[in-house]
Amino acid sequence: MQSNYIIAQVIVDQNSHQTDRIFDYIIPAHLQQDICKGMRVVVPFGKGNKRLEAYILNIDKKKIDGSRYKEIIEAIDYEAILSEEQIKMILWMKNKYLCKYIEAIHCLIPTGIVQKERKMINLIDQNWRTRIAPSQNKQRAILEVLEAQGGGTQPLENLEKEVNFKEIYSTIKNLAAEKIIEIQYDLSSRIKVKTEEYAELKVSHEAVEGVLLQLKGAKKQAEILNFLKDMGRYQTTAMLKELKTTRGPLKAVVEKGFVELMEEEIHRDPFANSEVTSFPKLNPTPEQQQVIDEISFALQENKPETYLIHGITGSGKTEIYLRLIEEVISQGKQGIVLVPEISLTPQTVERFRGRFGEGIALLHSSLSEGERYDEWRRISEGKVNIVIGARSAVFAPLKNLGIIIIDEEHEYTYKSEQNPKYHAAEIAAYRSTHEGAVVILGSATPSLESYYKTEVGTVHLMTLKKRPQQSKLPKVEVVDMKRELEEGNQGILSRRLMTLVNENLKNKKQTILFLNRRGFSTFVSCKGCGHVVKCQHCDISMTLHMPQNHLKCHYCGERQFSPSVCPECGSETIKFMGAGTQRLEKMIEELFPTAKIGRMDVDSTSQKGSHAKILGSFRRGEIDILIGTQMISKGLDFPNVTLVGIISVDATLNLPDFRGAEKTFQLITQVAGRAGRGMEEGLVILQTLDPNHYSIRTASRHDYGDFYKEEIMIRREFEYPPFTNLISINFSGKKENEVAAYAEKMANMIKYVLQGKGCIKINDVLLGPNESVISRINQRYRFQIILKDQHTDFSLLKGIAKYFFIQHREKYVPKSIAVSIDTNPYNMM
DNA sequence: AGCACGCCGACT
DNA sequence: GTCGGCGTGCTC
Repeated sequence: MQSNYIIAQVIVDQNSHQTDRIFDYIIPAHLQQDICKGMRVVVPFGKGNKRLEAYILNIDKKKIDGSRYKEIIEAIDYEAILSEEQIKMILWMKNKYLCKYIEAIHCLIPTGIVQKERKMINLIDQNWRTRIAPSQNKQRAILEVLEAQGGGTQPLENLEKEVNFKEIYSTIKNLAAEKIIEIQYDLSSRIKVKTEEYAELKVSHEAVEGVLLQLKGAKKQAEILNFLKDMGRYQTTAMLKELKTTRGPLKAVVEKGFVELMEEEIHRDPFANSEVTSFPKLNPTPEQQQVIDEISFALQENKPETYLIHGITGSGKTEIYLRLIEEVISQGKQGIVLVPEISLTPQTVERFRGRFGEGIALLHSSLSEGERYDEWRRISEGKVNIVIGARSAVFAPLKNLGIIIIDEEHEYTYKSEQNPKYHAAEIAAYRSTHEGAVVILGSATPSLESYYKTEVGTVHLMTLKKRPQQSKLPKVEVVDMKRELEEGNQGILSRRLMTLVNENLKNKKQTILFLNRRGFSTFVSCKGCGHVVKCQHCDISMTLHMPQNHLKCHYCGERQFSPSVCPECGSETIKFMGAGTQRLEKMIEELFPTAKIGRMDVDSTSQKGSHAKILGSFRRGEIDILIGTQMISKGLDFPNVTLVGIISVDATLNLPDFRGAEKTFQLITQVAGRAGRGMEEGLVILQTLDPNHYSIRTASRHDYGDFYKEEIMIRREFEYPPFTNLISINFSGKKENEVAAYAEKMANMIKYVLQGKGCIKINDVLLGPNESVISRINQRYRFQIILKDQHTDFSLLKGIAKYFFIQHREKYVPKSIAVSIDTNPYNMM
């Protein structure tokens, strides 16, 4: 029976491939007033009519057979939370990134506003014992649990935990049919404050010895007490992992009263308690003023232009951003400022807060769901004019967007590693053209892609060549470590660097030492048989971590005690090779016993507030030498730092990735830029095994132009981005042979299609399949195919990937294999 | 995802 | 015979 209905076309909030399509629901007459396009609604879904949240993408009148459709249950919102423009963007994203609808939607709307269905069970017939046959064991068990818990309404999960069988679902349903129990649905908000559990020692340090004697043989309990004595308050799960134990021993020491556990709200917000210091307005230099004027003009004209501000480190890009934001606000518009990672760029964020105070929303990774939602609401209700945040802030729902600023544009953190694998600059460009906003890309070392765009004219280039306040760029000295070795120095510090560090200590100046490897040694190998200790889940060599004497896998986090004999041949010639920040720290301690040393890497900053703590004491001069990884390369501005030592960049340089040289150049420039920020000229010592490499030579001269010329030539030669677009298709699975065979099969199928489309030089277009650079992660073997759009059309390649792995996934992708597609990947590994 | 259906082996 | 385990398929 066909008749006319009002139909809502919705996307259900269920992240799976099978449900990644539009579903039609009838809007019942009584809801037609309340429901419009862009709203969220509750719909019954699937056989069990599970209640799901759904997003309405379209509303239509249709002639359909009403009996084959379900009705919308209720509206969640009072008005649309997705604008017409945003719905278009979701469709665009799905096609561009080959992601699911719901994944695109969740970029725009924070999750977890309404709880997914929760079944609540209510016992209504107290006299059930007379009605249930004695043989119905399951039914009885469930009812007994309900009764034991004092009647009332119980969530289904509680019952599942209490009874010792699965499949309680049908039993529940039967009981409900008998009207002995009642099933209710709870859709209440589940926004909770995120908490973490901490353990704290309850006895004094002196008393610990006595307590340990009292514990006698309880080894694990003693370990816990010692650990807490050394480390202070500690997050329990992290501690238990560290000590390789479980809750048992912990519970024992808690019951004996030696340790206390406490729940604490996760609130790593680095700005929650910091007072806002107003930052003096600097007078722009003529160079800066010119940039400000030109961009202000575009802002007034509402032109969707993109500017690349290429300014050497310390050239005052932040001041330009501040002025442009002022301009935008004075026009009644709003702005987004993206930074690579909020906790690593506190100084930039503070300057914005100092200038604009309360009208700012901060979006960062450690907000709880609730806090994120609150900020999101504030933004969408127009209560803020400026949003500062990392990558995802580019989606901030500002209604009158005037400008999007992407600071440190070249940073890899702007590319999402999860679906949808977008780059913040791509989203910014899209919003720019659709909302009439100006995009500003800022960097001392622009990405090749962006700089190339200024050459072909789609992006305007603005160059800042001077540092204001007379400070000069630091001098960079390259030290050839091969020669150092030939001359008998086997250490990781060159003689030159040692001398300079010593001098700096005498002169009460501060030093930064940069090493891109954390841990103690970078790999463990046996001199006898050459065996290298690798993680048992991943194809990654394990890194030694002290003082726990653990080997750690930096990919999956697996730990084991470091072996004293070779696990392969049993000889005792096991060696710890390569140096990480921990070993560097130890060496520096030995070389300069009077120096105060700080270390900053993922391991030393895992506890909350430790970032700010280390940087604070460095600023106050309580640390002479700061050792760190990538983390110290960004945005730090300490005037008393005159020496920067770059221990090695060879690992980055030799990355199996066409961006290796670019990443190296960026790294050197960013790290070197930490020196000589004050009045005195800075000096950078750059140690390398390959001093003649062009990215080392050009970086040491601060010559981006020459680096660019050299690198762009190579990219053109080998047809790499920006001259081509890449799609990387990654396959993974538990069985190596199966994944390899599947990758081979799919490569052949793609080749066949390419051939059919008249594609020439197919072996240049499809690379692989190859084992991924990291061939195994978490017990899954990985293979890769790369598609490159030379001699062919990018949309054809995307179309092929979409056909096999998205649209006809069921047919072409077996359940045992996971496929992940990345268009224009940043990381080739 | 998560539920229902359906097929097959173990047990009253 | 029947219960319950898991493989397969569908969700407006």
